[in-house]
Amino acid sequence: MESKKDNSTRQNLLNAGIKVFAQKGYKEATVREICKEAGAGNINSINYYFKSKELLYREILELIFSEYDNFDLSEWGKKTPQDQLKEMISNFCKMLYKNNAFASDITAIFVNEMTRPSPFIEDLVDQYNRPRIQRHLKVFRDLLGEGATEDTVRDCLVSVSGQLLYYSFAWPVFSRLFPDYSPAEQQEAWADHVFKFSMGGVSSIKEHLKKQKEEHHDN
Amino acid sequence: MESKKDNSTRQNLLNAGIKVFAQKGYKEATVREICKEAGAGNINSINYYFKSKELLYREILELIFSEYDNFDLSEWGKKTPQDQLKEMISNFCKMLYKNNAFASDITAIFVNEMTRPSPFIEDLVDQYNRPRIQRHLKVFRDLLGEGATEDTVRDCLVSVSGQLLYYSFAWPVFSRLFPDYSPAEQQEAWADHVFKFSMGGVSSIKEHLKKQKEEHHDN
DNA sequence: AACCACTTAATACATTTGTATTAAAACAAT
DNA sequence: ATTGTTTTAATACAAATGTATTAAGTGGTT
Repeated sequence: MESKKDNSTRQNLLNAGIKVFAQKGYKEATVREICKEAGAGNINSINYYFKSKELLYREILELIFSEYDNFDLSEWGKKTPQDQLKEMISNFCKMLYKNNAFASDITAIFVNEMTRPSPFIEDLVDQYNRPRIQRHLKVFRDLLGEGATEDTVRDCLVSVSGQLLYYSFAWPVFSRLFPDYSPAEQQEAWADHVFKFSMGGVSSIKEHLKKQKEEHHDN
Repeated sequence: MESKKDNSTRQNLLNAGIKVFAQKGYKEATVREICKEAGAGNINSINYYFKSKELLYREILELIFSEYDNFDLSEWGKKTPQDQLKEMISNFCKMLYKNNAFASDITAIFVNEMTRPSPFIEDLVDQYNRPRIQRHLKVFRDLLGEGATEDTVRDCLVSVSGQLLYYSFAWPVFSRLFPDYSPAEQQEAWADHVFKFSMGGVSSIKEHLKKQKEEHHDN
């Protein structure tokens, strides 16, 4: 059946941990269930390989964060802000909706950490999210032009991020309200919609800024 | 100190439950902590007044859902779609950011139910969310005009809902990335931004629909 | 004052859960 | 084949938790 001595137990525990933590959350996921899911006969496997349940979870978090958005950014600087926005949205969708599911295990764990962060996440946010946010803010700064304050730049980023994240965390309820919606088929269409909608949104904000500036100029 | 015989213990337990369930989630919230928070000396109070921890939670859910969005809609039909959108956004903000906090206890419980719904929520969604969704869909149907498919209508609603919900569930991480952001002061500004952004977004989508239709007409 | 329903208090208990311990088994190296 | 190391298995155990039980207290009614 299964070839022994391939040191797969550890990997099985990681995979099982991702699955069970995603479904149940950290607290409700039990070591017994994870071990069973991993095919490990004894409940001590986690302590043997990871010292504790907590350290297993920590390792899973690091795994997820490090693999989450490793996209090729070598051409990033050569693109126009508009294309950067398009790619940002596209990558975000690919990232969040991996495995052709809006509510993949990895996304579920992410959402858990968003709403109720574990102590481990601070470093991970600093390491992974912060640089990405800076890169994304610059896109909107460029799109909006000179007149935009940092508050406006941030608001626009939030407007786009909110759209993209919606399905990730609202999926359990949304899917009940719209049972016919099939994420796998709609993924590119959704990215396309978000891009068009957001370009219009940014343009509108830009228009208001200009109008506001003119009024201010009239005084 | 506290006037006896005002039957406040039950109410205290409800309030304490909201607080602790919001902070810890259903599973991690313990009856002992809730009782302590409520000032009830004994840990049996919950079982005495609500039969079980689960039924206390159920009652809290019903309480929250029923009080959540009881806005005056008598003038709703007389408004233009644009004003309806503005009011929808405004109400949503008031609703989500009650108590001048993006992450109020009630919102936290909502987010919990969004991401990991309890068995109770199905009825509550049917009773409260579904009618509201229908009302909101109509706003975008009217804004987009004839050419829009139901998919497009739904996408636009999601685009707006996503923006509005963002802070509710991403707050723990967002606040670390933008520590200077103060929700209480920004609430109206944020609603204003979402309205402008969304009107631009809808216009953009409408434009694309028109262009698409013309191309199709040329064939 | 006496009775009664309602509330609060204190404790007990079965179950679950993470972890520790100890033994058995499998494997590698000499 | 023997020895030593790594892995798996099987229990043990203390802590936590929801609930049940039993007793004590409180307030109102007759």
